[in-house]
Amino acid sequence: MAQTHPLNQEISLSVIKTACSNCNLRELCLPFGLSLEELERLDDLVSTRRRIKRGDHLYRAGEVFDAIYAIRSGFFKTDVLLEDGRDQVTGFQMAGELLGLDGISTEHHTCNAIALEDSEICAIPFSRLEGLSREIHTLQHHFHKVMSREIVRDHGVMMLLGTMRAEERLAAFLLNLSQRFTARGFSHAEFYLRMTREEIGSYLGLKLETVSRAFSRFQEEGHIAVQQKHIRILNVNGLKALMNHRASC
Amino acid sequence: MAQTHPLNQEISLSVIKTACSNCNLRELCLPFGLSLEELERLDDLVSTRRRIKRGDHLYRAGEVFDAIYAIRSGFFKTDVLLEDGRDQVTGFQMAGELLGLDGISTEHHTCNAIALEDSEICAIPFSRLEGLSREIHTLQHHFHKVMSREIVRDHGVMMLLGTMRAEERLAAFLLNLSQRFTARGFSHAEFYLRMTREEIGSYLGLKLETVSRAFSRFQEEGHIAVQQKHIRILNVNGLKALMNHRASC
DNA sequence: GCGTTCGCTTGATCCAAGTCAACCATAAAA
DNA sequence: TTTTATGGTTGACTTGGATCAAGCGAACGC
Repeated sequence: MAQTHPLNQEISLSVIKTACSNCNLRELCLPFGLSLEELERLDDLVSTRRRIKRGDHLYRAGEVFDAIYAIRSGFFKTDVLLEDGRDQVTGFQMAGELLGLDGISTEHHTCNAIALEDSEICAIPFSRLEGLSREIHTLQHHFHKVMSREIVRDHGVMMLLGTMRAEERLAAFLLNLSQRFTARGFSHAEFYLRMTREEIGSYLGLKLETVSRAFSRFQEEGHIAVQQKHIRILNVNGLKALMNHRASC
Repeated sequence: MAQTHPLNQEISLSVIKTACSNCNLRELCLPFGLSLEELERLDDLVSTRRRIKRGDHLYRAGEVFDAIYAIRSGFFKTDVLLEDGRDQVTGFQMAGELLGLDGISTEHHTCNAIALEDSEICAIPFSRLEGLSREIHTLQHHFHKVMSREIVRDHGVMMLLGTMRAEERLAAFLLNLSQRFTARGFSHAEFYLRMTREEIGSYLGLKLETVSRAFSRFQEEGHIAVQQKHIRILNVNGLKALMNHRASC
Protein backbone atom coordinates (compact mmCIF):
# COMPACT_ATOMS: atom_id res chain seq x y z
CA MET A 1 0.00 0.00 0.00
CA ALA A 2 1.97 2.91 -1.30
CA GLN A 3 -0.55 5.65 -0.62
CA THR A 4 -0.23 7.14 2.86
CA HIS A 5 -1.48 10.64 3.35
CA PRO A 6 1.38 12.76 2.05
CA LEU A 7 1.75 15.32 4.79
CA ASN A 8 0.73 13.31 7.84
CA GLN A 9 3.01 10.34 7.89
CA GLU A 10 4.93 9.38 10.99
CA ILE A 11 8.51 8.36 10.47
CA SER A 12 10.34 6.32 13.07
CA LEU A 13 13.78 7.74 13.72
CA SER A 14 15.54 4.60 12.65
CA VAL A 15 14.13 4.87 9.14
CA ILE A 16 15.41 8.37 8.47
CA LYS A 17 17.89 8.46 5.67
CA THR A 18 18.20 10.64 2.61
CA ALA A 19 15.33 9.26 0.68
CA CYS A 20 12.55 10.71 -1.37
CA SER A 21 10.33 7.82 -0.36
CA ASN A 22 10.07 9.05 3.19
CA CYS A 23 10.15 12.77 2.47
CA ASN A 24 6.87 14.47 3.11
CA LEU A 25 7.56 16.96 0.36
CA ARG A 26 7.53 14.30 -2.30
CA GLU A 27 4.19 15.39 -3.69
CA LEU A 28 5.53 18.90 -4.27
CA CYS A 29 8.96 17.90 -5.45
CA LEU A 30 10.61 15.78 -8.10
CA PRO A 31 9.11 12.42 -7.03
CA PHE A 32 5.58 13.55 -7.84
CA GLY A 33 3.58 10.81 -9.48
CA LEU A 34 6.17 8.05 -9.18
CA SER A 35 5.30 4.51 -8.15
CA LEU A 36 6.85 3.05 -5.02
CA GLU A 37 9.32 1.06 -7.06
CA GLU A 38 10.31 4.09 -9.13
CA LEU A 39 10.66 6.12 -5.96
CA GLU A 40 13.22 3.68 -4.65
CA ARG A 41 15.28 4.08 -7.77
CA LEU A 42 15.20 7.82 -7.29
CA ASP A 43 16.31 7.30 -3.68
CA ASP A 44 19.55 5.72 -4.89
CA LEU A 45 20.28 8.83 -6.85
CA VAL A 46 19.47 11.45 -4.25
CA SER A 47 22.05 10.33 -1.77
CA THR A 48 23.71 13.50 -0.56
CA ARG A 49 21.96 15.72 1.85
CA ARG A 50 23.59 18.91 2.99
CA ARG A 51 22.94 21.57 5.59
CA ILE A 52 23.40 25.17 4.57
CA LYS A 53 23.60 27.78 7.28
CA ARG A 54 21.78 31.06 7.05
CA GLY A 55 23.78 33.42 4.87
CA ASP A 56 25.86 30.69 3.23
CA HIS A 57 25.95 29.98 -0.47
CA LEU A 58 24.62 26.72 -1.86
CA TYR A 59 26.41 27.59 -5.09
CA ARG A 60 27.85 30.65 -6.77
CA ALA A 61 27.55 32.06 -10.26
CA GLY A 62 30.36 30.71 -12.40
CA GLU A 63 30.83 27.43 -10.55
CA VAL A 64 30.63 24.25 -12.55
CA PHE A 65 27.15 22.77 -12.61
CA ASP A 66 26.72 19.10 -11.95
CA ALA A 67 23.69 18.76 -9.77
CA ILE A 68 20.33 20.30 -9.14
CA TYR A 69 19.13 20.74 -5.58
CA ALA A 70 15.83 20.05 -3.91
CA ILE A 71 15.10 22.07 -0.81
CA ARG A 72 14.18 19.77 2.04
CA SER A 73 13.70 22.54 4.55
CA GLY A 74 14.53 26.20 4.78
CA PHE A 75 14.44 29.15 2.48
CA PHE A 76 16.70 30.47 -0.27
CA LYS A 77 17.13 33.39 -2.58
CA THR A 78 18.84 33.38 -5.94
CA ASP A 79 20.48 36.48 -7.33
CA VAL A 80 22.35 37.58 -10.42
CA LEU A 81 25.23 40.01 -10.36
CA LEU A 82 26.00 42.33 -13.26
CA GLU A 83 29.59 43.30 -14.10
CA ASP A 84 28.93 46.85 -13.02
CA GLY A 85 27.91 45.83 -9.53
CA ARG A 86 24.18 45.94 -9.88
CA ASP A 87 22.44 42.84 -8.71
CA GLN A 88 18.94 41.50 -8.63
CA VAL A 89 17.17 38.81 -6.71
CA THR A 90 15.66 36.48 -9.31
CA GLY A 91 13.65 34.35 -6.95
CA PHE A 92 12.86 33.06 -3.48
CA GLN A 93 12.67 29.29 -3.08
CA MET A 94 11.11 27.23 -0.33
CA ALA A 95 10.87 23.57 0.69
CA GLY A 96 10.04 21.22 -2.15
CA GLU A 97 11.30 23.56 -4.85
CA LEU A 98 14.29 22.94 -7.08
CA LEU A 99 17.40 25.08 -7.40
CA GLY A 100 20.02 25.14 -10.12
CA LEU A 101 18.02 24.57 -13.30
CA ASP A 102 19.67 27.60 -14.88
CA GLY A 103 23.03 25.82 -14.75
CA ILE A 104 22.08 23.12 -17.26
CA SER A 105 22.36 25.53 -20.15
CA THR A 106 26.08 26.30 -19.96
CA GLU A 107 27.16 23.69 -17.43
CA HIS A 108 27.95 26.56 -15.10
CA HIS A 109 25.71 28.16 -12.53
CA THR A 110 24.51 31.56 -13.67
CA CYS A 111 23.34 32.87 -10.32
CA ASN A 112 24.07 32.65 -6.63
CA ALA A 113 21.88 30.61 -4.31
CA ILE A 114 21.98 31.81 -0.72
CA ALA A 115 20.19 30.40 2.31
CA LEU A 116 17.96 32.93 4.07
CA GLU A 117 17.60 30.59 7.04
CA ASP A 118 19.34 27.41 8.13
CA SER A 119 18.34 24.96 5.45
CA GLU A 120 18.74 21.44 4.24
CA ILE A 121 18.99 20.36 0.63
CA CYS A 122 19.20 17.16 -1.39
CA ALA A 123 21.73 17.16 -4.19
CA ILE A 124 20.63 15.38 -7.34
CA PRO A 125 23.51 14.64 -9.71
CA PHE A 126 22.20 15.86 -13.02
CA SER A 127 23.64 13.32 -15.41
CA ARG A 128 22.25 10.53 -13.26
CA LEU A 129 18.89 12.27 -13.22
CA GLU A 130 18.96 12.36 -17.00
CA GLY A 131 19.85 8.70 -17.00
CA LEU A 132 16.99 7.75 -14.74
CA SER A 133 14.52 9.93 -16.57
CA ARG A 134 15.41 8.07 -19.77
CA GLU A 135 14.10 4.99 -18.01
CA ILE A 136 11.20 6.40 -16.04
CA HIS A 137 8.78 8.18 -18.31
CA THR A 138 6.86 9.72 -15.42
CA LEU A 139 10.02 11.20 -13.95
CA GLN A 140 11.07 12.59 -17.31
CA HIS A 141 7.72 14.20 -17.91
CA HIS A 142 7.49 15.64 -14.44
CA PHE A 143 10.97 17.09 -14.70
CA HIS A 144 10.00 18.77 -17.96
CA LYS A 145 6.94 20.18 -16.27
CA VAL A 146 9.04 21.58 -13.45
CA MET A 147 11.37 23.32 -15.89
CA SER A 148 8.45 24.65 -17.86
CA ARG A 149 6.81 25.89 -14.67
CA GLU A 150 9.95 27.86 -13.97
CA ILE A 151 9.64 29.52 -17.37
CA VAL A 152 6.00 30.38 -16.72
CA ARG A 153 6.89 31.76 -13.30
CA ASP A 154 9.55 33.95 -14.88
CA HIS A 155 7.02 35.27 -17.37
CA GLY A 156 4.86 36.21 -14.41
CA VAL A 157 7.73 38.15 -12.88
CA MET A 158 8.40 39.86 -16.20
CA MET A 159 4.74 40.87 -16.30
CA LEU A 160 5.00 42.18 -12.78
CA LEU A 161 8.16 44.16 -13.46
CA GLY A 162 6.99 45.41 -16.82
CA THR A 163 3.42 46.48 -16.18
CA MET A 164 2.63 46.78 -12.48
CA ARG A 165 3.09 49.67 -10.12
CA ALA A 166 4.73 49.39 -6.72
CA GLU A 167 1.69 48.45 -4.64
CA GLU A 168 0.45 45.99 -7.21
CA ARG A 169 3.84 44.29 -7.22
CA LEU A 170 3.92 43.94 -3.47
CA ALA A 171 0.34 42.67 -3.34
CA ALA A 172 1.18 40.07 -5.98
CA PHE A 173 4.27 39.10 -4.04
CA LEU A 174 2.38 38.60 -0.78
CA LEU A 175 -0.38 36.62 -2.44
CA ASN A 176 2.18 34.41 -4.13
CA LEU A 177 3.98 33.71 -0.86
CA SER A 178 0.70 33.04 0.91
CA GLN A 179 -0.33 30.58 -1.76
CA ARG A 180 2.97 28.73 -1.58
CA PHE A 181 2.88 28.54 2.21
CA THR A 182 -0.63 27.15 1.98
CA ALA A 183 0.51 24.44 -0.42
CA ARG A 184 3.00 23.39 2.27
CA GLY A 185 0.41 23.14 4.98
CA PHE A 186 1.16 26.46 6.67
CA SER A 187 -1.26 29.25 7.36
CA HIS A 188 -2.17 31.25 4.30
CA ALA A 189 -2.83 34.30 6.44
CA GLU A 190 0.13 34.53 8.78
CA PHE A 191 3.82 34.08 8.09
CA TYR A 192 7.29 35.38 8.70
CA LEU A 193 9.21 36.91 5.86
CA ARG A 194 12.65 35.41 5.61
CA MET A 195 13.99 38.23 3.48
CA THR A 196 14.71 41.89 4.15
CA ARG A 197 12.88 44.83 2.62
CA GLU A 198 15.88 45.37 0.44
CA GLU A 199 15.73 41.82 -0.93
CA ILE A 200 12.01 42.14 -1.57
CA GLY A 201 12.69 45.41 -3.33
CA SER A 202 15.42 43.91 -5.44
CA TYR A 203 13.11 41.11 -6.52
CA LEU A 204 10.26 43.50 -7.29
CA GLY A 205 12.38 46.14 -8.99
CA LEU A 206 11.76 48.65 -6.20
CA LYS A 207 13.82 50.45 -3.56
CA LEU A 208 13.50 49.30 0.01
CA GLU A 209 11.86 52.58 1.05
CA THR A 210 9.14 52.03 -1.51
CA VAL A 211 8.54 48.51 -0.20
CA SER A 212 8.36 49.83 3.34
CA ARG A 213 5.90 52.55 2.37
CA ALA A 214 3.72 50.07 0.53
CA PHE A 215 3.64 47.83 3.61
CA SER A 216 2.60 50.78 5.74
CA ARG A 217 -0.07 51.75 3.28
CA PHE A 218 -1.49 48.21 3.17
CA GLN A 219 -1.62 48.29 6.95
CA GLU A 220 -3.35 51.67 7.08
CA GLU A 221 -5.94 50.38 4.66
CA GLY A 222 -6.51 47.26 6.75
CA HIS A 223 -5.32 44.73 4.18
CA ILE A 224 -2.54 43.36 6.35
CA ALA A 225 -0.90 43.68 9.75
CA VAL A 226 2.86 44.12 9.64
CA GLN A 227 5.31 43.93 12.47
CA GLN A 228 8.79 43.78 11.05
CA LYS A 229 8.92 40.42 9.28
CA HIS A 230 5.71 39.10 10.75
CA ILE A 231 2.86 39.43 8.28
CA ARG A 232 -0.81 38.76 8.79
CA ILE A 233 -3.10 38.98 5.83
CA LEU A 234 -6.41 40.44 6.98
CA ASN A 235 -8.12 40.93 3.66
CA VAL A 236 -7.06 38.71 0.81
CA ASN A 237 -9.65 40.14 -1.53
CA GLY A 238 -8.44 43.63 -0.81
CA LEU A 239 -4.97 42.60 -1.92
CA LYS A 240 -6.33 40.88 -5.00
CA ALA A 241 -8.27 43.99 -5.90
CA LEU A 242 -5.15 46.08 -5.48
CA MET A 243 -3.34 43.80 -7.88
CA ASN A 244 -5.82 44.38 -10.67
CA HIS A 245 -6.01 48.05 -9.94
CA ARG A 246 -5.82 49.12 -13.57
CA ALA A 247 -9.06 47.36 -14.39
CA SER A 248 -11.00 50.15 -12.72
CA CYS A 249 -9.18 53.08 -14.33
CA MET B 1 30.83 11.35 -43.96
CA ALA B 2 28.20 13.11 -41.94
CA GLN B 3 29.95 16.43 -41.46
CA THR B 4 29.23 18.91 -44.24
CA HIS B 5 29.71 22.54 -43.44
CA PRO B 6 26.47 23.47 -41.70
CA LEU B 7 25.53 26.70 -43.40
CA ASN B 8 26.94 26.15 -46.87
CA GLN B 9 25.29 23.04 -48.15
CA GLU B 10 23.55 22.91 -51.48
CA ILE B 11 20.25 21.10 -51.58
CA SER B 12 18.81 19.82 -54.81
CA LEU B 13 15.15 20.74 -55.12
CA SER B 14 14.01 17.16 -55.28
CA VAL B 15 15.36 16.46 -51.82
CA ILE B 16 13.43 19.18 -50.04
CA LYS B 17 11.00 17.81 -47.54
CA THR B 18 10.28 18.65 -43.94
CA ALA B 19 13.43 17.31 -42.46
CA CYS B 20 15.89 18.49 -39.89
CA SER B 21 18.63 16.71 -41.79
CA ASN B 22 18.47 19.19 -44.62
CA CYS B 23 17.63 22.27 -42.62
CA ASN B 24 20.44 24.76 -42.42
CA LEU B 25 19.32 25.84 -38.99
CA ARG B 26 20.02 22.47 -37.49
CA GLU B 27 23.10 23.67 -35.66
CA LEU B 28 21.06 26.35 -33.88
CA CYS B 29 17.97 24.28 -33.29
CA LEU B 30 16.95 21.02 -31.69
CA PRO B 31 19.10 18.70 -33.86
CA PHE B 32 22.32 20.20 -32.54
CA GLY B 33 24.94 17.55 -31.93
CA LEU B 34 23.00 14.62 -33.34
CA SER B 35 24.58 11.98 -35.56
CA LEU B 36 23.25 11.45 -39.06
CA GLU B 37 21.37 8.38 -38.00
CA GLU B 38 19.84 10.14 -35.00
CA LEU B 39 18.92 13.06 -37.23
CA GLU B 40 16.90 10.77 -39.43
CA ARG B 41 14.93 9.54 -36.47
CA LEU B 42 14.18 13.14 -35.55
CA ASP B 43 13.05 13.74 -39.14
CA ASP B 44 10.29 11.17 -38.72
CA LEU B 45 8.98 13.10 -35.80
CA VAL B 46 9.11 16.60 -37.23
CA SER B 47 6.74 15.93 -40.03
CA THR B 48 4.39 18.86 -40.10
CA ARG B 49 5.51 22.14 -41.46
CA ARG B 50 3.16 25.08 -41.39
CA ARG B 51 3.11 28.57 -42.82
CA ILE B 52 1.92 31.36 -40.56
CA LYS B 53 1.02 34.66 -42.14
CA ARG B 54 2.12 37.92 -40.65
CA GLY B 55 -0.26 38.83 -37.83
CA ASP B 56 -1.64 35.31 -37.41
CA HIS B 57 -1.42 33.29 -34.23
CA LEU B 58 0.66 30.13 -34.06
CA TYR B 59 -1.15 29.34 -30.83
CA ARG B 60 -3.15 31.19 -28.22
CA ALA B 61 -3.02 31.26 -24.44
CA GLY B 62 -5.38 28.64 -23.04
CA GLU B 63 -5.20 26.25 -26.00
CA VAL B 64 -4.23 22.67 -25.29
CA PHE B 65 -0.51 22.09 -25.64
CA ASP B 66 0.67 19.10 -27.57
CA ALA B 67 3.63 20.26 -29.59
CA ILE B 68 6.53 22.62 -29.47
CA TYR B 69 7.46 24.58 -32.56
CA ALA B 70 10.75 25.28 -34.23
CA ILE B 71 10.90 28.41 -36.35
CA ARG B 72 12.19 27.57 -39.79
CA SER B 73 11.94 31.10 -41.10
CA GLY B 74 10.33 34.31 -40.00
CA PHE B 75 9.87 36.15 -36.78
CA PHE B 76 7.49 35.84 -33.83
CA LYS B 77 6.53 37.54 -30.64
CA THR B 78 4.97 35.93 -27.57
CA ASP B 79 2.75 37.85 -25.23
CA VAL B 80 0.83 37.32 -22.04
CA LEU B 81 -2.52 38.90 -21.32
CA LEU B 82 -3.67 39.77 -17.79
CA GLU B 83 -7.34 39.55 -16.82
CA ASP B 84 -7.52 43.30 -16.50
CA GLY B 85 -6.46 43.88 -20.08
CA ARG B 86 -2.80 44.67 -19.54
CA ASP B 87 -0.49 42.68 -21.69
CA GLN B 88 3.21 42.27 -22.11
CA VAL B 89 5.45 40.92 -24.81
CA THR B 90 7.55 38.20 -23.17
CA GLY B 91 9.88 37.57 -26.07
CA PHE B 92 10.78 37.85 -29.74
CA GLN B 93 11.79 34.63 -31.49
CA MET B 94 13.65 34.11 -34.73
CA ALA B 95 14.64 31.24 -37.00
CA GLY B 96 16.09 28.25 -35.20
CA GLU B 97 14.45 29.10 -31.89
CA LEU B 98 11.75 27.08 -30.16
CA LEU B 99 8.28 28.21 -29.22
CA GLY B 100 5.82 26.70 -26.78
CA LEU B 101 8.02 25.46 -23.94
CA ASP B 102 5.81 27.25 -21.44
CA GLY B 103 2.93 24.95 -22.36
CA ILE B 104 4.54 21.81 -20.97
CA SER B 105 3.87 22.88 -17.41
CA THR B 106 0.07 22.84 -17.46
CA GLU B 107 -0.52 21.15 -20.80
CA HIS B 108 -2.01 24.41 -21.96
CA HIS B 109 -0.28 27.29 -23.66
CA THR B 110 0.17 30.22 -21.31
CA CYS B 111 0.91 32.89 -23.89
CA ASN B 112 0.08 33.87 -27.45
CA ALA B 113 2.56 33.35 -30.24
CA ILE B 114 2.06 35.73 -33.15
CA ALA B 115 3.99 35.96 -36.41
CA LEU B 116 5.53 39.38 -37.03
CA GLU B 117 6.28 38.44 -40.62
CA ASP B 118 5.24 35.58 -42.89
CA SER B 119 6.86 32.60 -41.25
CA GLU B 120 7.28 28.88 -41.44
CA ILE B 121 7.42 26.54 -38.48
CA CYS B 122 8.00 22.86 -37.79
CA ALA B 123 5.64 21.28 -35.29
CA ILE B 124 7.25 18.76 -32.97
CA PRO B 125 4.69 16.58 -31.16
CA PHE B 126 5.84 16.78 -27.57
CA SER B 127 5.08 13.28 -26.36
CA ARG B 128 6.97 11.86 -29.30
CA LEU B 129 9.87 14.18 -28.57
CA GLU B 130 9.92 12.86 -25.02
CA GLY B 131 9.88 9.35 -26.38
CA LEU B 132 12.77 9.95 -28.72
CA SER B 133 14.79 11.78 -26.12
CA ARG B 134 14.45 8.75 -23.86
CA GLU B 135 16.32 6.89 -26.57
CA ILE B 136 18.76 9.52 -27.75
CA HIS B 137 20.84 10.83 -24.89
CA THR B 138 22.24 13.72 -26.95
CA LEU B 139 18.78 14.89 -27.90
CA GLN B 140 17.60 14.68 -24.31
CA HIS B 141 20.52 16.66 -23.03
CA HIS B 142 20.29 19.27 -25.72
CA PHE B 143 16.59 19.73 -25.09
CA HIS B 144 17.30 20.27 -21.40
CA LYS B 145 19.90 22.84 -22.33
CA VAL B 146 17.44 24.68 -24.51
CA MET B 147 14.88 24.84 -21.71
CA SER B 148 17.53 25.98 -19.27
CA ARG B 149 18.72 28.63 -21.70
CA GLU B 150 15.20 29.97 -21.78
CA ILE B 151 15.27 30.28 -17.98
CA VAL B 152 18.60 32.10 -18.12
CA ARG B 153 17.29 34.40 -20.82
CA ASP B 154 14.28 35.21 -18.66
CA HIS B 155 16.56 36.07 -15.75
CA GLY B 156 18.34 38.47 -18.07
CA VAL B 157 15.06 40.15 -18.89
CA MET B 158 14.16 40.33 -15.20
CA MET B 159 17.50 42.01 -14.59
CA LEU B 160 16.81 44.44 -17.39
CA LEU B 161 13.32 45.27 -16.17
CA GLY B 162 14.32 45.43 -12.54
CA THR B 163 17.53 47.41 -12.59
CA MET B 164 18.09 49.21 -15.89
CA ARG B 165 16.91 52.60 -17.02
CA ALA B 166 15.23 53.22 -20.35
CA GLU B 167 18.30 53.80 -22.50
CA GLU B 168 20.18 50.91 -20.97
CA ARG B 169 17.25 48.63 -21.73
CA LEU B 170 17.08 49.67 -25.35
CA ALA B 171 20.85 49.35 -25.78
CA ALA B 172 20.73 45.84 -24.31
CA PHE B 173 17.85 45.00 -26.62
CA LEU B 174 19.67 46.16 -29.75
CA LEU B 175 22.87 44.36 -28.80
CA ASN B 176 20.94 41.17 -28.16
CA LEU B 177 19.19 41.36 -31.54
CA SER B 178 22.46 42.11 -33.28
CA GLN B 179 24.12 39.13 -31.65
CA ARG B 180 21.28 36.81 -32.64
CA PHE B 181 21.28 38.05 -36.23
CA THR B 182 25.01 37.48 -36.38
CA ALA B 183 24.58 33.90 -35.19
CA ARG B 184 22.29 33.39 -38.18
CA GLY B 185 24.76 34.73 -40.66
CA PHE B 186 23.22 38.17 -41.06
CA SER B 187 24.93 41.48 -40.58
CA HIS B 188 25.48 42.37 -36.96
CA ALA B 189 25.39 46.04 -37.79
CA GLU B 190 22.37 46.49 -40.00
CA PHE B 191 18.91 45.00 -39.71
CA TYR B 192 15.21 45.63 -39.95
CA LEU B 193 13.13 45.56 -36.83
CA ARG B 194 10.12 43.34 -37.30
CA MET B 195 8.28 44.81 -34.36
CA THR B 196 6.73 48.21 -33.69
CA ARG B 197 7.94 50.71 -31.11
CA GLU B 198 4.97 49.74 -29.01
CA GLU B 199 5.97 46.07 -29.02
CA ILE B 200 9.54 46.93 -28.12
CA GLY B 201 8.22 49.11 -25.33
CA SER B 202 5.97 46.38 -24.03
CA TYR B 203 8.89 43.96 -23.96
CA LEU B 204 11.16 46.47 -22.23
CA GLY B 205 8.57 47.78 -19.79
CA LEU B 206 8.50 51.21 -21.44
CA LYS B 207 6.00 53.33 -23.33
CA LEU B 208 6.43 53.66 -27.06
CA GLU B 209 7.24 57.36 -26.73
CA THR B 210 10.14 56.53 -24.45
CA VAL B 211 11.45 53.98 -26.93
CA SER B 212 11.20 56.51 -29.73
CA ARG B 213 13.02 59.16 -27.70
CA ALA B 214 15.78 56.73 -26.82
CA PHE B 215 16.22 55.84 -30.50
CA SER B 216 16.48 59.54 -31.34
CA ARG B 217 18.99 60.09 -28.57
CA PHE B 218 21.15 57.16 -29.72
CA GLN B 219 21.10 58.64 -33.18
CA GLU B 220 22.03 62.13 -31.99
CA GLU B 221 24.94 60.64 -30.10
CA GLY B 222 26.10 58.72 -33.16
CA HIS B 223 25.59 55.22 -31.75
CA ILE B 224 23.11 54.16 -34.39
CA ALA B 225 21.31 55.34 -37.51
CA VAL B 226 17.56 54.87 -37.42
CA GLN B 227 15.10 55.17 -40.23
CA GLN B 228 11.80 53.73 -39.14
CA LYS B 229 12.49 50.04 -38.73
CA HIS B 230 15.83 50.11 -40.42
CA ILE B 231 18.65 50.12 -37.88
CA ARG B 232 22.35 50.53 -38.45
CA ILE B 233 24.66 50.15 -35.50
CA LEU B 234 27.52 52.62 -35.88
CA ASN B 235 29.21 52.21 -32.54
CA VAL B 236 28.79 48.90 -30.75
CA ASN B 237 31.08 49.91 -27.91
CA GLY B 238 29.10 53.08 -27.40
CA LEU B 239 25.99 50.98 -26.89
CA LYS B 240 27.82 48.59 -24.59
CA ALA B 241 29.06 51.50 -22.53
CA LEU B 242 25.53 52.86 -22.30
CA MET B 243 24.36 49.53 -20.98
CA ASN B 244 26.76 49.58 -18.06
CA HIS B 245 26.10 53.20 -17.38
CA ARG B 246 25.79 52.80 -13.63
CA ALA B 247 29.36 51.62 -13.33
CA SER B 248 30.55 55.20 -13.77
CA CYS B 249 28.14 56.82 -11.32
C1' DG C 1 -3.80 60.65 -57.90
C1' DC C 2 -5.77 61.39 -53.01
C1' DG C 3 -7.42 60.35 -48.61
C1' DT C 4 -7.07 57.28 -44.79
C1' DT C 5 -4.63 54.66 -41.58
C1' DC C 6 -0.98 53.31 -38.84
C1' DG C 7 3.25 53.93 -36.82
C1' DC C 8 6.67 57.25 -35.40
C1' DT C 9 8.47 61.63 -33.52
C1' DT C 10 8.57 65.52 -30.59
C1' DG C 11 7.06 68.85 -27.08
C1' DA C 12 4.84 70.16 -22.58
C1' DT C 13 3.35 68.69 -18.28
C1' DC C 14 2.72 65.55 -14.39
C1' DC C 15 3.38 62.00 -11.03
C1' DA C 16 5.17 57.59 -9.00
C1' DA C 17 9.03 56.11 -7.32
C1' DG C 18 13.84 57.25 -6.38
C1' DT C 19 17.05 59.78 -3.47
C1' DC C 20 18.71 61.74 0.64
C1' DA C 21 18.36 62.16 5.34
C1' DA C 22 16.81 61.65 9.98
C1' DC C 23 15.15 58.71 13.29
C1' DC C 24 13.32 54.35 15.51
C1' DA C 25 13.28 49.24 16.97
C1' DT C 26 15.29 45.03 17.91
C1' DA C 27 18.95 42.08 18.90
C1' DA C 28 23.47 41.06 19.81
C1' DA C 29 27.86 42.59 21.97
C1' DA C 30 30.37 44.79 25.55
C1' DT D 1 22.96 47.95 31.92
C1' DT D 2 24.66 50.63 27.90
C1' DT D 3 26.58 50.33 23.18
C1' DT D 4 26.60 49.14 18.57
C1' DA D 5 24.85 47.34 14.45
C1' DT D 6 21.39 46.13 11.41
C1' DG D 7 17.08 46.66 9.41
C1' DG D 8 12.86 49.35 9.11
C1' DT D 9 10.04 53.64 8.91
C1' DT D 10 8.94 58.22 7.59
C1' DG D 11 9.48 62.88 5.60
C1' DA D 12 11.09 66.31 2.06
C1' DC D 13 12.63 66.79 -2.48
C1' DT D 14 13.93 65.43 -7.08
C1' DT D 15 13.57 63.14 -11.38
C1' DG D 16 12.92 59.72 -15.16
C1' DG D 17 9.57 58.16 -17.64
C1' DA D 18 4.41 58.35 -18.27
C1' DT D 19 0.79 60.94 -20.11
C1' DC D 20 -1.43 64.03 -23.15
C1' DA D 21 -1.36 66.21 -27.40
C1' DA D 22 -0.01 67.71 -31.93
C1' DG D 23 2.00 66.82 -36.15
C1' DC D 24 4.57 64.01 -39.69
C1' DG D 25 5.60 60.34 -43.14
C1' DA D 26 5.15 55.96 -45.41
C1' DA D 27 2.11 52.53 -47.11
C1' DC D 28 -2.18 51.06 -48.77
C1' DG D 29 -6.82 51.02 -50.83
C1' DC D 30 -9.73 53.16 -53.91
